[in-house]
Amino acid sequence: MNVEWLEAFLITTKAKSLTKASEQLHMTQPALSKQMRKLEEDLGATLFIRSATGVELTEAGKILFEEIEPVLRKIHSIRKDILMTKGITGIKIGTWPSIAAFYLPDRLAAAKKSHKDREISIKVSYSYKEILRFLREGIIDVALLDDREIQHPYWSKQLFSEPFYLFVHRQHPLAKRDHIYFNDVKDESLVVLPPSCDVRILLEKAFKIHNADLKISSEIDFGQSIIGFISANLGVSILPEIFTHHADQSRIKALPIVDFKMKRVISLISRNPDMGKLLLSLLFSPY
Amino acid sequence: MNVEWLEAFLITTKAKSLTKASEQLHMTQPALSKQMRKLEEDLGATLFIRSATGVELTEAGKILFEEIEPVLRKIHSIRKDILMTKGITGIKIGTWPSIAAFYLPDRLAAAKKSHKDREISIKVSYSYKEILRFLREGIIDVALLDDREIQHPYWSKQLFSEPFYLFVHRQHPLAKRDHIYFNDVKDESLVVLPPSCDVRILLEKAFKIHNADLKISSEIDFGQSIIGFISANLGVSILPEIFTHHADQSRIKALPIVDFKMKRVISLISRNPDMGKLLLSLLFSPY
DNA sequence: TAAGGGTATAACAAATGGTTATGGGTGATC
DNA sequence: GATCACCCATAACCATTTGTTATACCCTTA
Repeated sequence: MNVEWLEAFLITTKAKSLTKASEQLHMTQPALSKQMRKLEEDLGATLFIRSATGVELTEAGKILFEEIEPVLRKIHSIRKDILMTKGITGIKIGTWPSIAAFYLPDRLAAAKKSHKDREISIKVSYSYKEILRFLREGIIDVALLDDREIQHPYWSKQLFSEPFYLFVHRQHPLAKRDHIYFNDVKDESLVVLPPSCDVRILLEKAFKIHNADLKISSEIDFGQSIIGFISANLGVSILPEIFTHHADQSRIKALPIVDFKMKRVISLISRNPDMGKLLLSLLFSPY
Repeated sequence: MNVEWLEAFLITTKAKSLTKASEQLHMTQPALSKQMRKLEEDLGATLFIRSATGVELTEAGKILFEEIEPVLRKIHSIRKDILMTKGITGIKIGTWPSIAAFYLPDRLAAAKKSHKDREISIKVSYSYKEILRFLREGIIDVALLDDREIQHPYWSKQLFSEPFYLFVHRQHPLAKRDHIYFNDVKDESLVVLPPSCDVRILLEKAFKIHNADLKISSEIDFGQSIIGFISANLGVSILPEIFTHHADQSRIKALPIVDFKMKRVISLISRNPDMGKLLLSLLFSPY
């Protein structure tokens, strides 16, 4: 029996769907389907009732669901304790501004509670290349970025992926809608981040895929300011989901673009695999 | 991370040796070596200090050793609870006399404590073929025997393997030794079990491998009587280890035959895999 | 110095775990 | 009531993993 199967089982049960769970787990639906069959085979019992609308638990599945979470939690804490013996301290993280400003602080706050001792510092840069150089030169120990298109020799693990939204002021005509299609925005002029920025690069790639031209109304240095720009009704923008959590809901609306398949993927990249695993444990584990 | 790796880690730690543990686990030493490396890689820490005399735990290994057993116990109990939902009752076991007399009673007693409800009955026969026929015809649900040389379509899992010993009366000349070699006994006349019996068959095979002739002094129907025979100083015999636990230590001595490689292997064979797994859980699990 | 017990490594076969492509239900929508 | 969107299963395929046997090398001991 594989511990990953059990983790996947928990996710699947909560999502009530193999397809949705497989996205959360960064794998395809058939792969997850196979894993759950393996788990059922291993336990000698059917865990899910599968239907065209999703999956629900059998009696056996309910037993597993109720009992397994503390087990996984315990395994996780053992993992952490073992990594702690390595005496790793003073981890230096390099990442993009949006991650540093919107994502890391909460994680750090949660981890600090249990591990005051271990100081973590953050170095911020817009550009891939610079962050990777920092990593290579030992200025940082780990990087958080989208490394799908980058060749590198380091240990790496996907953390999450986020869809893009159209950010508009509440008074903008599109703000009445609750979702939009790419056609609704492809001819709008957008406020964008600098050319070296990951979000900008992904946006340009997405427009190319959709055979559209990215029209730029203004270019702004940092994510936080772009939000200020939109909330002053000076333009609209397409940004990753994380920006929604830090935008003023009363003035800004974020609209899902249903047929916009491009996602931003954030991975943890570490020169030293042990340090990567420790950080994963301390900051990014769901347990 | 694989749950089997963790179980193997426990066994290895207790055995202080990959080689010895690999025997207990019914696998080869390189296979176990690989598993332990995988576990170390997964955890990001070295667990064992390997030397020419065996293995011992590192600090990280000690943490794992101290913490993991209850986790495995819990997983095991969940497994059992899940199998119990299938409402399997009245399991009928078929096996050889020695297993039925010396091995099963203890196991059943231990299991009965927690599971009074589930009655288990036992059918005994000397011969493979008859036991397999019982299985085929549904007279029994599971069989306990050595199925290494048998082709069958059923679910099967090795339970244990036992070496053979020379059983002699305390007054026998060899009783002064604490171990012997095959050469010391190959010309002795032995008391043996009937020709259809598994122990007899293995014994004949072993003598053939060692290029010796099996000389028979008498043939006796059942294991328990053979022990009585020896304790009356009426002969010597070669029998599997389990007979030592039920022989009168003050009158009988069991001598390891160091260069006698033949072993008796007992597997659990079940028509219905779920029932096999349940029985494994209830009766034969180390947890 | 040779033997015996211990682990590691190489080479290979079988099983596993992932991918894409595709098919068949089911429920919502026009 | 046809069609679309969504969900799960399966097939075919490839890469990785996990087992096997054979062998090497190290250390302890006789």
